[in-house]
Amino acid sequence: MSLSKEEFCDRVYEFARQVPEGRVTTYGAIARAVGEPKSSRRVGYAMRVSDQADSPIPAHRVVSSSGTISCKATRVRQFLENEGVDIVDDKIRGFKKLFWDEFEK
DNA sequence: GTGGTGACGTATA
DNA sequence: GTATACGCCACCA
Repeated sequence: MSLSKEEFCDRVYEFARQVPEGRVTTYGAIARAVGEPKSSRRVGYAMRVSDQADSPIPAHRVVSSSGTISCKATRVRQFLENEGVDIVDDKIRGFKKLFWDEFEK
């Protein structure tokens, strides 16, 4: 591994902040964006600790690769619906359309 | 030091 | 489309 925890979290947060309203991205996409496609789990950890970050992180716009929400305990669904994202059974409808990756920025 | 756990992903059937 | 298996890495008891 080449990135330290600090570097990793910093890049993850930076990427997450770039996600526009009404759009979503995946942990895997972020993991690849930071150069650690195998460390998708660390992305999830970074999102979990995003509450401690200095700047607010729209972690609710980050979901699993299939568009399913894992962290429903934090009212992520409510946030996404408020931004105009259709959620059905904790899954994003038209997720593929709303998907936002590093090449679309 | 070791093992279990988790805001995960990909591969396979 | 779902179910199962395996890998991956950081955190915590």
